[in-house]
Amino acid sequence: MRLLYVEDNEKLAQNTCASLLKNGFTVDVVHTGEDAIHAAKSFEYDAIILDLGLPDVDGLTVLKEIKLAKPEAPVVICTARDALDDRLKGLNSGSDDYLVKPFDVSELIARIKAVLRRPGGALGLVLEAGNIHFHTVDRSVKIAGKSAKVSKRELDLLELFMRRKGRIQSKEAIENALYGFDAPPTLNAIEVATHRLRKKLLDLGATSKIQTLRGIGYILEDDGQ
Amino acid sequence: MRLLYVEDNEKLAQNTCASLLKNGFTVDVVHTGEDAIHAAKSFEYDAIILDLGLPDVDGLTVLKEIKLAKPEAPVVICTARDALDDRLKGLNSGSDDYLVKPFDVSELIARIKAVLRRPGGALGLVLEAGNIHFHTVDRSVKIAGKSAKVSKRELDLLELFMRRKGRIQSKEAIENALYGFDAPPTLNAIEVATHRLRKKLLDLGATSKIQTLRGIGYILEDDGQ
DNA sequence: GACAGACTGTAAGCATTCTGTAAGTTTAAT
DNA sequence: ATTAAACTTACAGAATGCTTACAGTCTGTC
Repeated sequence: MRLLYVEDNEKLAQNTCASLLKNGFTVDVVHTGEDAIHAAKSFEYDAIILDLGLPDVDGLTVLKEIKLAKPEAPVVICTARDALDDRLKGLNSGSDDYLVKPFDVSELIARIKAVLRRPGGALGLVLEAGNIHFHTVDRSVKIAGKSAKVSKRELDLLELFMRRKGRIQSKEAIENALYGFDAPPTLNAIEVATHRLRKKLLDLGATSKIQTLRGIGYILEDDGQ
Repeated sequence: MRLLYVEDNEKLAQNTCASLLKNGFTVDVVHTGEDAIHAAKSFEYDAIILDLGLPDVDGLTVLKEIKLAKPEAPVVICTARDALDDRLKGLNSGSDDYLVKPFDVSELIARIKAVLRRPGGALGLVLEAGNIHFHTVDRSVKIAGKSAKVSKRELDLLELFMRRKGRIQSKEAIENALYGFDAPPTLNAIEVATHRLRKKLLDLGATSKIQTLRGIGYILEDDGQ
């Protein structure tokens, strides 16, 4: 996991960098906006940490240039509180998250990881049940290695089952999880939804099945057991 | 792909060299600064790996000479952490990347490849999906071996899809990636853009398709997947 | 400058896909 | 056998995406 760290304060840069390295990141540090832009254009980074208080160029200009060069790389901004303008707060500046100085390194690391986990990010969590794989990052599903086309409702339901694999879900619990408080459907809607999901799983050759426990609820059983 | 490897420690040189050879590089090894400068002047190298801890001449002087002789050859520096001075970190020394000793050979190889991939470098990064080839160096596209004329917006979109091939892209993510901070278009603009890109891909006989996941986003599927 | 041509976003209507409802059928437990 | 629960199917309204036409912008050329 390779990061670009843009920070003009050397002391701070060194300390933070050491922590990042310890946490398994590969880090390139640059101290000026110009170097930052150059580096962003030249290498592939999984995320970029940008301190806005740079000596040579305006921070937001650097941000813009970086986003132009690497639209997909998430950027975490660091800035002093009084420089925190509204565009930044709204995250309308093109950055993906921001951090107010002074901050704790653990906080920075948490933010980076969060950003990397976001849809399209480099870090991902994969739920598994038999030969069904659910990628939480982009919410894509693969069954027996082939990507499966699944509708939104089915996806929600599948995610629920996979997150609670091997545990019983009452229909009420499902209703609660899938539907807001405002739009309570008939319980039959859930029966229909599971029916559709089951059919899809079956058609695509999934080895894990959703079992019915009459009067109690449903359960997704892991392949083996 | 021919490399010049400057390293005075013979043991290390031999080991690293073996790995480089195994990875398909052609490698010339020299052990002194003088030999390095001589070699750099005499032959064409795609990249140069330079250990700064040389016995005869100061490493940065060697670097300077090499850059004078071959300004276009990318140089990757290896150095001990405590010798890592700031010029180096800022990549202002004329080197293109640096590596802190001790390093893993795989890391070195990754850096070399990255450096070679840079604009003007010997290696182009080519994204591939089915019979679609996207050359990141000049952002040109070939489909089924024939170069395709693609407009800027289509190019941006295609690059995004290819960089995240097989991953779902929500329209919001696409909007974020393609449009600046200032000009937020209707989401329909993205629908239209994908429509145009799809049509072009279809007309040109691309084997990879952009699939719609209703309510979720789009995904570029790899040909065979 | 002026013009032609390509490019891109907007808007509107059409087409498709989803999804909950309802009604009838099947299943399982007592 | 009876009954409650769950399954299945068809259907219609809703949501979403596709497509087309159009207009404004930009580009390069004469």
